[in-house]
Amino acid sequence: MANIHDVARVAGVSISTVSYALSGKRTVSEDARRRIVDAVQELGYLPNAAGRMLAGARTRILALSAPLRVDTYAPAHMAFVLAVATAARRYDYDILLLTEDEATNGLRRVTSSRLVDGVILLDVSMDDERLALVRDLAVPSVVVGVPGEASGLTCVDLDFAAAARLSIDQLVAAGHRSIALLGHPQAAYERGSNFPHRFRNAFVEYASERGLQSTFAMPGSSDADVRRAVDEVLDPKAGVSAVVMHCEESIQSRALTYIADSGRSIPGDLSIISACSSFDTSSFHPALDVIPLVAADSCDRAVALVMDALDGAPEPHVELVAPRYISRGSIAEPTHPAISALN
Amino acid sequence: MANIHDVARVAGVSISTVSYALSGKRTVSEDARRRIVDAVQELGYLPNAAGRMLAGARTRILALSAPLRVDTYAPAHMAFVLAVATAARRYDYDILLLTEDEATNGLRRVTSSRLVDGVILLDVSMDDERLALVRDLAVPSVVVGVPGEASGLTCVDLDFAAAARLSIDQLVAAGHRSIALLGHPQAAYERGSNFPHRFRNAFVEYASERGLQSTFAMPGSSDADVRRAVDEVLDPKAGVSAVVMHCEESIQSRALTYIADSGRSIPGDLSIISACSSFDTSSFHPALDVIPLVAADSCDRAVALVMDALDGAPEPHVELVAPRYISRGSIAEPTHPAISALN
DNA sequence: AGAGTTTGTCGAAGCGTTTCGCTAAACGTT
DNA sequence: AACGTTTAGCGAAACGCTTCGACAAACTCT
Repeated sequence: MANIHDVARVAGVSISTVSYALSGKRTVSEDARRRIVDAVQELGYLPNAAGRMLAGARTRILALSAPLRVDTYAPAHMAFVLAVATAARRYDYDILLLTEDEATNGLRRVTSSRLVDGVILLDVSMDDERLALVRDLAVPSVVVGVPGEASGLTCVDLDFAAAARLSIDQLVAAGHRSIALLGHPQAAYERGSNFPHRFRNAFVEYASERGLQSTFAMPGSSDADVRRAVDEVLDPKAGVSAVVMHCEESIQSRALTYIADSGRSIPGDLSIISACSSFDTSSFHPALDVIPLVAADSCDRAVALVMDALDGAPEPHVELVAPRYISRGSIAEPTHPAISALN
Repeated sequence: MANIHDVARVAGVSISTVSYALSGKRTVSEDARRRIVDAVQELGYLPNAAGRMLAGARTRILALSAPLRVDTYAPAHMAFVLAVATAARRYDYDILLLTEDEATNGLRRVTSSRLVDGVILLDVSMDDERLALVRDLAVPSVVVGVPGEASGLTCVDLDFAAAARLSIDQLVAAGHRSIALLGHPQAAYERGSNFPHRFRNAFVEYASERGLQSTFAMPGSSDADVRRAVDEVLDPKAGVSAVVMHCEESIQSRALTYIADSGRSIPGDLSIISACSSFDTSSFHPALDVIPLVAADSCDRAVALVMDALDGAPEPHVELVAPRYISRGSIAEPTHPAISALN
């Protein structure tokens, strides 16, 4: 394997000139530069990673802490891992994947041994064991998601509260006065991440602020559970004319099937919005209006923030990504104005 | 951050003694060893990764090439990534995750720059662009899965053909004479990996070898498609009394629901085996007999083979993991001996 | 007691880069 | 012509570790 000395010899210059020619950190005559580039080409030279790490201060590697919990929803998780890797490559960075149960140890190891320049944390729960460590880590770190206590951390996430308000605004604009939220299973609210809370709380609050009737249900994940939750939410007495679904794909899919089976048409009889969904809602029948949860949005920012922190140390802060609304025709004016809406 | 010089100073020895004490490659007096260990503890010393890489020949990093295709089944994919990472950690190795579209470039980059000691390839298709590169790579590489042409490669995979035969043996032992295979969607056979072929071909061949009647269907993934395929396979004229399912979770789940809805009991009216499934079939209703596809089995071996190759260069070869059968009561004797079975 | 062996330790070279400081040549100014 | 300035290039140090060879000191033999 060719090294920088070989390149220097072939090009007839010193190794420092090679280094400067390749990094561009000092000017090199056009003539020398060409000979160096040719030599690199000819020898198939690629700088030795360890040498660079040791001499330069950078390793060009980012640690990605992505522990797998029992209740991890694989497709979404994978989308985020992929998005981080893709974003990192744009800065010529590679990703070291940490999945160990004891994520803390892995983080300590790779940061203390200076294997990585920075750290990105995925899938943080409300009180994550990794956070204490990350708060006083020597290297920059960014959390994708917002934990219960975010002080001293840099976090990036979709603005779930704004997404809740956006979904309500859309329904209000269409004339709905009584709406429902079909949320995650109860377990998701009790432990795990806090985005279910952020969405639900903003939903309930903003609905009342805008003078709407709102109901909320947490379905289990079995088919029967989902049906029960849909029935609960669509109880005729409440006169609900629109449902916002903030839950996993399988639940949304089951709910849609049940709603179709029970003879209600969308958006004729019922308007539906799929909120903060990381999966493709355009292949549902019918396709659903959606406020997408785009992994790349958060992950691009997270990687960018680590890069910023590598030169200059910005203050820890929370950065929320604005939600956007994609219309696919699953909401319409309510046809049967509900009784409650007349109050 | 403390380095080896600091440790040497605190312990009152030279840096080479520290190195030998920590690596154990030369004997060090018990007295010195204790002082060194204490110093390491006190300073929180962890060897600098770049220094080790440069001096030693090892980087202690493995590249994991896990490109995401459109049709990748996320849960299984994630299980394999996790299994490789976990296996690598047992050898004190970390995983560099390569997901780029052009996986070849990533592999070339990390191997030529000596960032990684070895490579593991996941999810190889029949004619994978990565294989050509991997065949003459400077570092050891192991493929999880078996591509169309495996010469010059080291591959590890579940023995799908043996799994097909094992499922047939189980059914024959229970008295079945006419069986069906519910396979993957047609697209999976036309492109992508070749394990669907290996399973199907062995199934058909071995069924005829044992004198059985066998049918085969490739359902689409929609609910209607699955029902159609189940109907096709359970056509009364064929008298099928047992079904082996070698397909994704969603298809198996849909098939089970449909079979239950159409009033057939398992295993009373129909015996079922779930073959080479990476998901949990014990939470199905009813729980299914399964020949599990255990990610850890293949990945442990794959990592072990890379480690072996790092000292001494073993011949490229294909290593198949023997399938095992887990009984959960979803097969029984056929109650209504089929007409075709009397032929 | 002297020769040979083992044990514990150390200094120094080397891994492949980056980067600092220096120099010499070429250039522009007065 | 004498002076600064820029440009292009080089040598050497530094990064933090591993490992080779050397060498005393402590043992083991006869």
